Amino acid sequence: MQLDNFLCFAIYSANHAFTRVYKPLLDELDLTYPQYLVMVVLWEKDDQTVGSLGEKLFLESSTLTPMLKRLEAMGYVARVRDKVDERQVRVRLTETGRALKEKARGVPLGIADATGMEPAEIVRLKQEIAALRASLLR
Amino acid sequence: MQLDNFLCFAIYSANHAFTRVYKPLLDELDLTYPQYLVMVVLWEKDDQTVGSLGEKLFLESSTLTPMLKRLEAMGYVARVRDKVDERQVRVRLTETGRALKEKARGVPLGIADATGMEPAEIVRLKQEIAALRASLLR
DNA sequence: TCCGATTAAATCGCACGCGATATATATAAG
DNA sequence: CTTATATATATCGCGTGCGATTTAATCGGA
Repeated sequence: MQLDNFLCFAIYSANHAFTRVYKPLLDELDLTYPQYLVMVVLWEKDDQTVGSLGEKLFLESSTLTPMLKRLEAMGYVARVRDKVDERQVRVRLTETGRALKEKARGVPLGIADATGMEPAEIVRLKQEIAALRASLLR
Repeated sequence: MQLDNFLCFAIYSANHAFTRVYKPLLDELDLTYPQYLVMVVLWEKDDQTVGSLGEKLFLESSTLTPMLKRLEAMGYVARVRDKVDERQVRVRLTETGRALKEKARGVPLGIADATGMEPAEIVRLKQEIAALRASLLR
C-alpha cells in the first residue's frame, strides 16, 4: 500500500509527464495535447462522426463536443450535420487543418527523442500498455 | 503518424481506463481517484506539507489546494499552518481519514485483478513506466 | 401509420490539472 | 534594521473528462 508500488500511478504520472513534453511543441501549432490527438485521428482519416472519434480516442461526446467546437473556432475543422442521418455530426478538416499536418511533422520525433528509448522498445512497451488497457476495459 | 503507434496515447488511454476501474471501488469511500492517491500518500506518512505531497504526486499547489480543501470539507484531513514557518501548510489525517485506510484495504487487490497480470509482471511494467517518466521529465 | 424504443450529440455540473499571478512569510545582504 | 530576494500556498482562467440528463432524429413493430 505504497504509492511507488502502484502501476496506476506510474501511468497517471507518466501521462502528465508526456503532456509537459508535448506542451512546447504543440504551442507552435496552437493545439492542446488532446486536441492534437483529435487532429492525428483526422489526418489519418478525414470526415468522421463524433462517435467514431470517440471510439478511437476512448472519449465521450460530452468531452469531444466542446473540444471540436474549439477546433472549429480555430479554423482547423468544420462540423456539419450528416444529410442522410441528421443525428450524426461529421467532422472534416479544413484546408488549414490539413496543412497543419506538415507543421506537425516533427512532433513525433521530438517526443520519441524525449523518451530516451529505442524505437523497437517503444513499440513493445506501447503494445504491453495497450493490452493492459484492453484488460482494464474488459 | 498513426494514433495506434503512439506510446503517449497508450498511456493516455490506459490512464482513463484505470480511472474507470477505480470509480466503483472508490465510490464506496466517497473519493475520486486523485483524492485516493493523496490519501495513499498520507497513509504512508502523515503530516506532510502541500509541497511534499506535490513532489510525490508530481502535482502543483494550484491542483492540490482545492483538492485538499475538499478532503478537509469531507472530514478526512485537516490543514494547519506550520507554527515555525507560517508559509507552509501541514496536511494531517483526521481520525476518520486514518480509519478510511481499513475500508480501502481491498482496493489494490481489486485493481490488480482487473489488470489480468501477474504480480511480478505488474512490478516490471511499473518500473519501466517509472523510468520512462524520469526520462520525459529530464 | 403511429407510437414507443433506440441512437447520436449536446448540455450541465463537478473535479481535476496547469500556467500565470498574487499574497504572505522567511531569508539574505548591506 | 531595512530592503531586496526567495519560498510556500493560494487564486484565477481555461481546457479537459465524465456521469447524468436532454434533445432531436431514426428505427421497429403492431
